[in-house]
This record gives sequence, C-alpha cells and structure tokens, in this order.
Amino acid sequence: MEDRTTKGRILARAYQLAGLYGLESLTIGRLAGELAMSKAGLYGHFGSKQGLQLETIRYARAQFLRDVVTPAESAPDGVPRLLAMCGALLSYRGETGLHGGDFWVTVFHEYAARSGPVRAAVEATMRWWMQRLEELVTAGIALRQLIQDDAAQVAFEIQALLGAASHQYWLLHDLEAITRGEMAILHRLETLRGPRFPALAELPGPATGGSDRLLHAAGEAGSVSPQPTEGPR
Amino acid sequence: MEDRTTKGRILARAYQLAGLYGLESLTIGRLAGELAMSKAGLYGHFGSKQGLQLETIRYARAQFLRDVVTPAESAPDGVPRLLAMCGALLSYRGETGLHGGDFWVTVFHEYAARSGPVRAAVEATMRWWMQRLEELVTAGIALRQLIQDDAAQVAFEIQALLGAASHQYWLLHDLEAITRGEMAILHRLETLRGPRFPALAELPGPATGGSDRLLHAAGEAGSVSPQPTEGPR
DNA sequence: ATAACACACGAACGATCGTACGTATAAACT
DNA sequence: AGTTTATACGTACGATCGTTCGTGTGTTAT
Repeated sequence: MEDRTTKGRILARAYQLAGLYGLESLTIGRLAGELAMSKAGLYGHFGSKQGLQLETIRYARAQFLRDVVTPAESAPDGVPRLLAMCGALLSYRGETGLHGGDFWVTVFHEYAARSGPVRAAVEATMRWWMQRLEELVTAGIALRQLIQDDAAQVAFEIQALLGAASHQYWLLHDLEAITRGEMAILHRLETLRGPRFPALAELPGPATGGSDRLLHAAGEAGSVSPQPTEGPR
Repeated sequence: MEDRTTKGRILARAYQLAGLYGLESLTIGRLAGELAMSKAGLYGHFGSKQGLQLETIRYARAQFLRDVVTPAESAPDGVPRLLAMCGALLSYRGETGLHGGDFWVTVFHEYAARSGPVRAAVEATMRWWMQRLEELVTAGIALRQLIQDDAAQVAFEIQALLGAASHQYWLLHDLEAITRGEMAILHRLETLRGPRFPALAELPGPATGGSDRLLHAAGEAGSVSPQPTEGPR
C-alpha cells in the first residue's frame, strides 16, 4: 500500500515538511539532504521546484481523500457523514503528529495573498472542499436532519472551526483546541436540529474514554483511529 | 501622526509585505529595493533579520491596538465592546486593502510549527488576544448580557470565525466571507442571549446601506470607517 | 550482445540570501 | 573650532538557492 519508489519517498517527506513550514520554504537541497540523495537526482523527478510543489499538492489531495473523505463515505449521508469527516479530519494523526488537515491549513494560508499556478491549485482545493462541506449540509437539510438554512454559511462556519482547531493546537500547544472545535461544530449543528436529526447514539463516541469528545468517527471510519500521542512541537 | 522617520517607513512597508507573504519571506534586499535604499543602510536599523522581524511584530501590535482595540474601548463593556472590536477588525482596511487582522492571521499560521524568538513573540500575541476575547465574554456574562457559559470556548469560536473571514476573503476573493464572519459571530452571541443582552439599536449598523451587515462599529469606533474599496488580489 | 532508457550522481552556473566592514555626509555637542 | 554621533552608503564575504550539463550505472528491450 505504501509507495516505495524514490519519488514516493520524496513526496511523503515533502508533504510532511510543507505541512509544518509551508510549500514555499521547501528546499530542494534540504529535502535531498534528508533523503540522503543528491539535489540533481531529486530535481530530475520534478523538473522544477514548482513541479515539486504541484506534485506535493497532488499527493496531499490523495492523502486527504484516503484518510478523511473516503472513510467518511461509509457513514450515512448528511449529518453523520459530515461529522464523520470532521472527526476523521481532527482526530487522525500520522507518525509526525500531523493532522490530516494540517497540511491544508498551513498551505491555504500560505497562498492566500500569492499568485501563480501553485496558488491556483491551492485555491481549487479549497473551493472543492468548501463545496463538499456545503453539499453535506444541503444533504442534511434535504434529509430533514437539519432545518432550512444557508448551507454555505454553515459550511463557512464549520471550516472556520476546523481550521482554528488545527491552528490553535499547533500555535498554542493546546490539545484542547481540537476538542473545542469538535464541540463547536456539534453545537452549531444542534442549533439547526431538524425532525430527523440523528441521535447521538448514531454518532459513536471516541475509543478514548474522554467525556467531552462527543464526536469522532460516525459509522465506522475505516482504519482511522484516534490516538492522542505526543504533544505538538 | 505618521512616522516619517526612515525606520518608520521601513517598518510600515515590512508590515504590509509580511501581512501578504509572511515574515519569513521578508527579504532585506527586496525591502531595501522597494524603499530605494541600500541593503546596508536598512540593515543598520535592525542589526539582524530577526531584529527586523521582531520590530515588525512590535509595529503590528501597535497598529492593532491603535486601529482595533483602542477604538473599541469607547463602546460599553461586554458584548458591545466585543462586537465593536470584531467589527473594527473586519471592516477596517488600509490603503493596501489589508485588514487590521490580516497580518496576524498570516503570521499566526506561519509560525504555528516553527520555533525560536520570533515564534515566541507571535505566540505571546496570540495568547494575549485570546485572553482579551475571553475577558470580554466573561464581562458580558458578568453583566448578564450573556448567560453562563464557557468563555474560553466562545472566545475560541469567535477567533475561528474572525480568522476564517480574513482567510477566505483573500484566498477565494470572496468579500462575502467578511459578512459571513460578522453574521456568525452575532448569531453565536445571540445563542447566549441573557436578560441584559444589548438591543440591536445599541449596535449601530454600517454606514454602507447593506442589509446583512448588521455589525460594524458599536459605539463610535473612532476614525475607523468601513470603506470597501478594491477587491483582493 | 547491443542498443535504449530510466535513474542518480558530481560539478558548476548565476542569483540572491544575511551579514560585516570601512567610509562619506550631516547634525549635535563640547 | 573641532569632535562625537547617527545615518546611509558601496563593496565584499560565504552560504544557499534553483537550475543545467555531462556522466556513470543499472535495467529493459531488441
């Protein structure tokens, strides 16, 4: 399942580094050094630094689909699936302690004021993601889980909370920020509670016995298991 | 009132550039070029690049106090002052179209995973700001404008919405994101409506005749006037 | 066996980075 | 008057940036 090719190893490391420090401060030389290969050898795989950045974005998209979006598909449409996605997004951590969404939080902000092809790819991903959120809210309304409301507005707020959870977790070393994000999203959706709002029983709590962490994988979220490991750094 | 000294001009430009592209990609050479002076001449004012970064942060703090925090002090304590601050933060735009908070949104994210003195200064500012928000919520509760609730949680959500408003405005070129942020904050506070929740009449609408933009300067927000000028770029 | 190809390498390039040093000019002070 | 201080400059340094080129070394195809 892992990509054992050289290019795969490069992209995996580039993905990690970009999630921490951004795509702009990615450096061919340092990346090559960490992977114990030459600059030229690495460079040949991408043809330019911009190529490396764009391929890293492609890689990150695939990771996001694999770890966050696809697992949530197994949950019922509407609110459960939406919560499953948010839960997977916030709870999943790779070996580096990175969220599945930390890369995107970092890169979204990095290119907010820039221009060029890389920014275009980033912006496109953001638009896709916002539309995805909005669709799920709309589905929730259609299924009468939620009352009628402005789906785009709700999607905006959910994205705001997801991003802030990741951000404050990293900047303030505050693991509680994750919980706050989860709770705020659940709270906001309950504000819109419709006649068929899914019972909390349908939204299984976390394996960790925490009392507050209501939200995690709704339905079975695949292999995505919350494992609060080390603190941020 | 303006700082006409060379150092002031440098910091003003550094503040703008860092708000767009971050403090790390600030470059002595480019900055000197834009200001038509030599690298060495500019460098002498700060002694190191890190010095420039730290002084830019000091400058940005002063700007934030002057444009956002201080004007809001003239509004009554609690919810009106909180909304005045949020309104000033979202509506104020300098010559470059920058929010008063865009610099901080950018820099907060830039240093989320970094370390060192600059990160420490950024983190301290974030903590100060979050505490400020929490204090205002707590004051609102004490004044019975809001019902009892977790002030830190509410502060987290407000900060999330403020950040997302700025971010989505820039990344998606979506001016509506500002409005969405305003509305979400107001909506969230009304969720906590207490017996002395301030009437909307006490929270004057914007000078711009928009129908949705409920929130702007509460009380007189000093010289801070909303002037939606050019779009983002 | 040999040709073709993919991959990785070392070396080198021009550019730009942060930084250091010595100097010229002009204001301020003795 | 002379002297100090502050400010801005030109030049140069080592390091690192992205990129190019030629070469060697395997694997695959003919």
